[in-house]
Amino acid sequence: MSYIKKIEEDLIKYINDCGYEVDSIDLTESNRPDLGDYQINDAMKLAKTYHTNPREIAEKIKEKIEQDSRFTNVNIAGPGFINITISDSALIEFVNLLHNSIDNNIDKQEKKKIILDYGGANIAKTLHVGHLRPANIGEALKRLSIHLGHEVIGDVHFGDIGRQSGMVISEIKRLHPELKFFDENYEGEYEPFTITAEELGEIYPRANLAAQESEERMEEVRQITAELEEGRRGYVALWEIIKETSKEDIKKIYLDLNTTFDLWEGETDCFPYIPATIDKMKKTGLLYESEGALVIDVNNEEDNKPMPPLVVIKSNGATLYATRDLATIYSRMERFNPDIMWYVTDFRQSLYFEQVFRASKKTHLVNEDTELAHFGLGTMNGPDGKPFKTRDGGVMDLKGLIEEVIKEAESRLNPSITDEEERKEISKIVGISALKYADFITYRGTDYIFDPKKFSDLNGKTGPYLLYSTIRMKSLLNKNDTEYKEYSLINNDTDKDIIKCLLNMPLILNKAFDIKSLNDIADYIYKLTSLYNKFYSENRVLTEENIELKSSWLVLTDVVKRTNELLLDILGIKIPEKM
RNA sequence: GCGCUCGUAGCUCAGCUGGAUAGAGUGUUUGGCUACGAACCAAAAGGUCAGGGGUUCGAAUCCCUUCGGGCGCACCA
Repeated sequence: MSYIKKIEEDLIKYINDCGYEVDSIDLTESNRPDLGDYQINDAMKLAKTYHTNPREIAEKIKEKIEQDSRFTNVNIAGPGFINITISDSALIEFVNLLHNSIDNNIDKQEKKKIILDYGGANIAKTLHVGHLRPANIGEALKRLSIHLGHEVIGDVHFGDIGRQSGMVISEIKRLHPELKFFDENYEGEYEPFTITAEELGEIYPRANLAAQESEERMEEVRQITAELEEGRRGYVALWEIIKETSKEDIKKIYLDLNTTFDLWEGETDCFPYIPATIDKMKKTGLLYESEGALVIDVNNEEDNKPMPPLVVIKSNGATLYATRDLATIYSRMERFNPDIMWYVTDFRQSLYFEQVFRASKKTHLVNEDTELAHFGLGTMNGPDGKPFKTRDGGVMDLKGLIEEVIKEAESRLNPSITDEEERKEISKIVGISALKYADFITYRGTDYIFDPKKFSDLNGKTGPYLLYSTIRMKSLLNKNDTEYKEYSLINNDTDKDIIKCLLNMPLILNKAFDIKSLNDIADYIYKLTSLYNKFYSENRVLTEENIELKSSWLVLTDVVKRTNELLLDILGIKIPEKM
């Protein structure tokens, strides 16, 4: 158990000892640092339930707390705020605990098996800047959950079927009408055909534009899409080639972003499970025909908003998005039997997911207690404040953005790094850190304006700032030749602020996990790092003559460094050796 | 029409399960390298928390309302 958690539990005990029933405590960092490190706000709340004077309650609690040597200067202010200060000896004990193991600052949770769906890439289209969020946030959520003790299976869940496929095939048919893939009567082997990712990137936008402008072309696309799904030989063969090319390209970008998946599956991988899924759903008797389609009602009595029925099978007998998501849920239960399934996608899909989740529960595709949840992401808006289109050609693709920020990072690299390969590798890590951190710093659900300049910024509250500072800590420790085993001396307020900041880490991690957003962690690591940088500019560690002080400073540096390494790892941000 | 969501410093955003004096970065102005790595540190200026009303010891936070953005509402994904 973390040090702060232990403090919380003991404080709850003290309050209970005073005769007030509480099972949690409202302990927060003080808004009035002049009065204490933390404030306890419960006296005012208890006053309401017990109809007593809050200051009287606070007084009783204060007497209890004062007897604990970890706290000093316990005082009551205003209507009944209890302010407490952590004693120096407690802070020293805490630092040594961390020096022993950083894991002492993480509260493990009861282990759950979680399937996390956070890819959303489509085979037919190149990744654009809108794909950054689900990749970054999903990956970090996975890492955070694992650190907190859970088992997580990440699934990219490619879009690899549907109208987009027809679009691409129709365009290739125009570019290379001579190919045998388009000859319905051809029965031989298909000649090898290759297409680059770059070419592929231009094909979809062009086809889409043409189909928007011409109904004739759109009809052709529908036709091709239908024939592809029915298994027309030439189309399937061509589509397989496109899929492989595109998949490899997408994998490479995800890898650059330090985003990895345990399952590299697509929508088509659930096809074998569709009949069984529909069968199971039908057995509940809840599916019925409406306007030719097979649908299910998902509204509840207590709903105050309209919840339209969910179409499970189209009126022409074909499958659609929902069919494939339901079958995927079914297959995941069959194959992995998870406790939880989480989806990280644009929040505009939240109504849809609610429908799918209810349908899954009602038809027993999942267990009664299986947790299904969708965590919506805010929309990425253009400079005009409106969501930018993903279907016209004008959206900045992700690869371009990554290249731009890497170039910027390269230009700032230490000139003493001369090896070309090394420079390339480092600037990639630094550039990506800027992109990822800029993405984390805003709350998950907030709509935000995408500004390439902000995402490639390298100064101030950015990824590179964190990397630079952490490398500087490492560098200091590497140059040191004094042994440091114990933290024993708090020099001044800056040292103390760092320790108090470290103390709060478990609360930050738990909150991030609860709300499924990384912005608190991103903010916290900046706060810790900038406190350390202040310390760094105020003191000269390596030339300090007081050995006790010097080794205490070294321990503190080491503990902050390891905390940064841990938190950056959770965020999926790599740290180079130098930059 | 029904439902959801947002409006906080010049800009981009935190803070929202009610807590004391609303924060950060950036931009602007200014100071700090013969230095453990200056992608750094320090300081100043910058606010009617969209407007109005209510709830209470206490409201940026909860409720109502007006104005202004954005999103969703069965065979797209």
